[in-house]
Amino acid sequence: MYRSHNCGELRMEHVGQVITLAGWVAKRRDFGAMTFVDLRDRYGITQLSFNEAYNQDLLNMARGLGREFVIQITGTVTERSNKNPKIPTGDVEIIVESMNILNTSLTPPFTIEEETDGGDDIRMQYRYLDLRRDNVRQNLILRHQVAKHVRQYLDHLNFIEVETPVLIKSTPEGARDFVVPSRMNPGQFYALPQSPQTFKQLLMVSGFDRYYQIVKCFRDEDLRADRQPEFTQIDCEMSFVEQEDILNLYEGMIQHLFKEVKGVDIGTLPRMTFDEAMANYGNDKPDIRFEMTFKYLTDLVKGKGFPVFDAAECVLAICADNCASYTRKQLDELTEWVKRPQIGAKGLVYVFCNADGTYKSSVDKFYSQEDLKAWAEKCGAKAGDLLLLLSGNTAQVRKQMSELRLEMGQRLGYRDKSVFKALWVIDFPLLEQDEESGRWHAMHHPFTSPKPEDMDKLETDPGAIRANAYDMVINGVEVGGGSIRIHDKVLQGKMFKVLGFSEDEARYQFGFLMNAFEYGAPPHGGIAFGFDRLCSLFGGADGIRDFIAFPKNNQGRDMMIDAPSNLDQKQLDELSIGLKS
RNA sequence: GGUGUGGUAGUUCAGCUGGUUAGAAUACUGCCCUGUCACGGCAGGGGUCGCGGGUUCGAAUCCCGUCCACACCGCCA
Repeated sequence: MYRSHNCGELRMEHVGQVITLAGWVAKRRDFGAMTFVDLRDRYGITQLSFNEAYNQDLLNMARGLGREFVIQITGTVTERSNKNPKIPTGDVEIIVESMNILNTSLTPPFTIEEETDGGDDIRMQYRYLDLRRDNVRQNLILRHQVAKHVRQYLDHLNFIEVETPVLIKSTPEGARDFVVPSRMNPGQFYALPQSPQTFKQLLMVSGFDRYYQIVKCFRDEDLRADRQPEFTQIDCEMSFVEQEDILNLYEGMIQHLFKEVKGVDIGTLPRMTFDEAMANYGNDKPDIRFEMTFKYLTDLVKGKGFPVFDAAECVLAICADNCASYTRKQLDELTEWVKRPQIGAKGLVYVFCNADGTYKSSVDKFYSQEDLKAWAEKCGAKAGDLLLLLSGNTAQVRKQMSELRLEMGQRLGYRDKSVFKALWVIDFPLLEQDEESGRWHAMHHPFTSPKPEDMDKLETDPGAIRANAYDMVINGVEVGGGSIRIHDKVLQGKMFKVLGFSEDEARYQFGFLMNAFEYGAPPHGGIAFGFDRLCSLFGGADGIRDFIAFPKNNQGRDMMIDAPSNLDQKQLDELSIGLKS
C-alpha cells in the first residue's frame, strides 16, 4: 500500500493520526529552517511541513524537491497554527516523519495550476500534464457523471446497450467518411461510422425494442471549437413508438441529467416548429434565454422613397433593450460587424427610441416621426430602446439578423452560462435543395419518415414536405436530433428515388436495410445526442476540447502523439496502396 | 477552399511611426529567511524575434512568399 489516505480527505478529525500519502509536488515554499510542500493527487492538495526542529535530514531532502516529483510520505496529521480557508484540507498539515522519492520530474513546460500560463498548443502537446490541472480533471469527471446518469436513466427504462461495428461501409451521403484499407481485400476499404444509424435500425428489426449506446462516431470534415473528427454520441432507438413518445422519454432524460449533474430543474421543454424558429429567430437552434425576436417591418417601410427598403424582399427588426444610449461610435462598430464577410449584411439601419418619446434614426431623411413610431410599436419598443434593422432576401436577412441577435444578446449579458433553456424544435423539412445542382437531399438522413399528411407532395412539391424529425436545443446549441424512421420498404425505395439514387445504387449501398425491411420491420424511431457538447454545456464552456481527454487540433492532428503520420513502404505494399507523388 | 487574429526567453506577453546591448511577468538556478499557502528579499542564467527571400547604411519592426496555431465562413445526411 502506497498510501493510507488521499490528498483531499484529511480534516481536523484526523489530527494525531499517522498517515501515508503519495502524490505530486505541486509547490514548495522554502523558509530556510522550514519548508512547506503542497502535495497533489486527483483528490486535492495537502500541505506537508518540514522543520529543522523536527528533522534536519528530511528538511534538506524536502528543499531538494522539484515540481512534479512523485513522493510518498508518512507523518502525523497536525492542526495548523495558520489555517488556509481556501482549500478543504486547509485546517491541517502533515508533520513528515519519513519520505520516499518515488520519481523525479523535469520542470514542466507550463505551470500546473488552475490558471495555467500555458497556451493551447503547448497544453495539447503535453496533455498528460494538462490533465493534472484541477479544472481539466473536473471536466472529465463531469463527463463521467453525465455518462453514468444517462446509463442510469435508460437502464431503468429497459434499454439495452449494444455495441455496433466500427469497421463498416462507406456511403456517399452526408459527411465524408474516414476510411480504413483492408489488407485481406486489396483495393477495398472499410469506413468508420458517422453514426450507427443503420445498425440501430437493424437492431429494431431484430426486436431489441429499446437500444442505446454511448459510442464514438467519425466524420472527416473541418474542425471547430465544438467539432472533433471523432466524437461521442448517446445513440438511441426505440420500436413501437411515435414522435410524442420519444420527445417525452428524452425530455425526461435531459431533466434527469440536469437534476442529477447540475442540481437544476429545467422544467418542461417548450416546442417550436422549424418554421416558427426560422421566422422568429432566423435559426433552427434558437437561443431562448432571451427574447429579442424578429419583427417584420416589410409592409411598414415600403413606399417612402428609401430605395434600399423599397427593393428589399424582407425588412427585419430586433429591439435591443435600453440601448438608445449607444454612441455613434458603437453603432458604426456594430455596422462594420454586420458587414464582415462572415455575416455579409450590406448595412445596418438603427432607430433610437428617445426618453422624451421622439425617435432618431439613420434614415430620418425618408421617414417621419409617425413612421418611426409605427415601427417602434410593431417591435414593442419602449423609450430608451434601440431598433436594429436589416433588409434583403428573406433567407439571407434572417440568417444575418440571427447573428446580430446573438451578438446583441451576448453584449447585453443575456447569454448567461449558468442559465439553461432547453426546447424541442419539431416539424423539420424532410428535404433540402442543393443550390448548385438543384438536387434534393435529406435534411436529417435518408431514413427519416415524412409526415403522412404531407406524403402527397412527394412528387409535386418535395420542399414542402415536413418530416417526423426533431432536435433538442439548449442555449442555442443543438444537443440532439432524431426522427421517426421509415420502416416500409416501398416508401424507403421512393425516398431513395427522390434523393436521386438509382435502384441499383440504393441496393448497392443500403440493400441490407431494404432486405431487412422485408422481414417484419417494426415502426421505430430514435434520437442521438452529442455527448461532448452536452458535457461542455454542463461545464459552461464554448468548446468541447477540454471535455475530451485527448482531443485533436484544428487540423485534425493529435499534437501529443503526432498523428496522423506516414506509413512505410512495406505497410503500403501490404495494403496494396500506392501514393500519388 | 475562404476570411480574420496571432507566432519575440521554458511559458504568457510588451516592443513594431526602422536606429546603441530586444524588455516585463512568471518559471528556472544560487544565496538569505521559522508559519507560508500567488510567501518575501537579493543575485544569476536564459533569445536563430516561426522560416525563406526582398527593400535599406541599418529590419523583431516595412514588403513578398511560406509554415504553424486559434476563431469563424463554406462544409458537418
